[in-house]
Amino acid sequence: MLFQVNFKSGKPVYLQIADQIRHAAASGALREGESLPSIRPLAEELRINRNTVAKAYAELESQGVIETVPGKGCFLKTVNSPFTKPARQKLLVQEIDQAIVAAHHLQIEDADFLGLVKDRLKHFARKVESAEAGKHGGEP
Amino acid sequence: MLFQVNFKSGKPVYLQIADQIRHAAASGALREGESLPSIRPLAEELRINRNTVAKAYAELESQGVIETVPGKGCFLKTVNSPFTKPARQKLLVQEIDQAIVAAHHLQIEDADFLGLVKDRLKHFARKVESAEAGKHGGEP
Amino acid sequence: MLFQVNFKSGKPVYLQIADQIRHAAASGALREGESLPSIRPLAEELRINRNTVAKAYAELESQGVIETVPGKGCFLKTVNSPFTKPARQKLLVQEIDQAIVAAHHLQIEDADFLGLVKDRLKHFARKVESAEAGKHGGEP
Amino acid sequence: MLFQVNFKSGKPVYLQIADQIRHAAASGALREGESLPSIRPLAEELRINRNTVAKAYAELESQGVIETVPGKGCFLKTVNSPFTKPARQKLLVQEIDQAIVAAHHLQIEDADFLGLVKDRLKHFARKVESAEAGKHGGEP
DNA sequence: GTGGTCTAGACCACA
DNA sequence: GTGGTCTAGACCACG
Repeated sequence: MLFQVNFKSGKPVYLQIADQIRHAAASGALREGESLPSIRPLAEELRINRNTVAKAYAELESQGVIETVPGKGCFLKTVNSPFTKPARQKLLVQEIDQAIVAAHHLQIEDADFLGLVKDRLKHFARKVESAEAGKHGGEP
Repeated sequence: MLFQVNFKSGKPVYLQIADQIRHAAASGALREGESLPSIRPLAEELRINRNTVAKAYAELESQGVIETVPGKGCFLKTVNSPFTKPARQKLLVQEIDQAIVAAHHLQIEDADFLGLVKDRLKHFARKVESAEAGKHGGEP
Repeated sequence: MLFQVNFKSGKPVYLQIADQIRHAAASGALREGESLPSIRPLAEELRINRNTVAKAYAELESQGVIETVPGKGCFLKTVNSPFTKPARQKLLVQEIDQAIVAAHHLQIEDADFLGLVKDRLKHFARKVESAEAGKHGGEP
Repeated sequence: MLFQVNFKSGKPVYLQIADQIRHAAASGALREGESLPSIRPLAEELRINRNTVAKAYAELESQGVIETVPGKGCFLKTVNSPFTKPARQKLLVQEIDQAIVAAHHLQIEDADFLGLVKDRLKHFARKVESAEAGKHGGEP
């Protein structure tokens, strides 16, 4: 896992970390049941306070993404959203709208936008695939 | 101009607005000398406090992006360092990736995701269309 | 309202404040709907950080004792516990047990203990009564 | 000795235990030279970590209240500054008031409250009685 | 060693 | 002016 925080973005550091972990989970870089970096070492590596990392992990735990065991560590849970499908779609629409609005502001045509979306979906699919291959080939 | 704020992103609302205007200016969606939405209506549309919009405009004015003429409104001053097309795509890819990661954690398949994206594109196209109609027929 | 915190007691300061407010509400010193001291002035008076007072108030709000209105202030709610009677008795038993254990350790006989309890109940009843009298006599 | 810890009080558990032993020593419930409960059984009874009990004993030893004889156990060293009866009552009144305030917020009437107190006194009396019986008959 | 809590300072949103 | 959030340092409970 490689992490990177941007102090000038205005986005809270703890959310940047949480997003990167979500990203790693979605791209297969982090697999179900695998343990996350411990709070203290990660904080030192990123030159931030322990509590900031702890808050990122707390956020993820409250959302059911990870599980934390005091005295043991934090682990990626198997994804299993507690929401109904319509509720999940509604949440996703917010994210999609944000991207579409950005596209308008950046003067990118709908067709180009759709092309980019498809590109990125393929990009993620390839990453997950290669992570799976690494899993089967690397652990025995 | 289409605006959108996300209260859960952790990024201060006034910065979200300022960024959207900066992006629009740097990609040509807003032209030099063009007028920005007035503070009060924009605040009402976005359901936020007028002071927050005013703060976004103050931020942009202090950076020389816009000019405020008391009693007249706010106008785009200079189109500063327009983004190249690759630069704009890179910014957009960040937003798209965020939506894709969210889709993974919400357990929404790629096909469903693409369907939602197309739906929302149509939704916004209609919105822009009716705004244009209102502009030509109703406001002069 | 008079507040007092003890830094050497080992008990978190924010809990000391919350307890004192609960105490004031139970003894009639603070009446339903009445506003609590604002966070910042109270923090200055007690020479502690704003957040410590804010946490005490947050604790009370989460327990339904007070109501906080951003930008306006914090107000005492009408007591109306959300728990069932058996659940409330169970919670109270914990407090009672703590007092009884202390009595054992302090070598105070059961009879003396019961006498003290009755004394304190009367003491509170008198305080509530005089607060009520002040309410009817002092506001018109 | 009867022990009780309250995880929600905010007061560190090791201090709660140390205080209870100090109170018992200062009021005569524990006599000079008498042995304290062993660390491991006490930790099991209270469902806490052995280190936490050890820390309470270490605190008391550093203050000269008890003496630890490795392999033998812990013993009360000196009865330090015994409390007068009024002082003991004052300490107890704090605990009783806390229970009364809780009763108010839990909307439990004075009569019900007194009933609960009598119930709990009987409960503890039975507990102490059976402990005494066990001591004489089962432990030597 | 692990994660969790309490106190604090600085900044944000809002009336 | 009001309350709320993010980051941080020090201490606690536990394996």
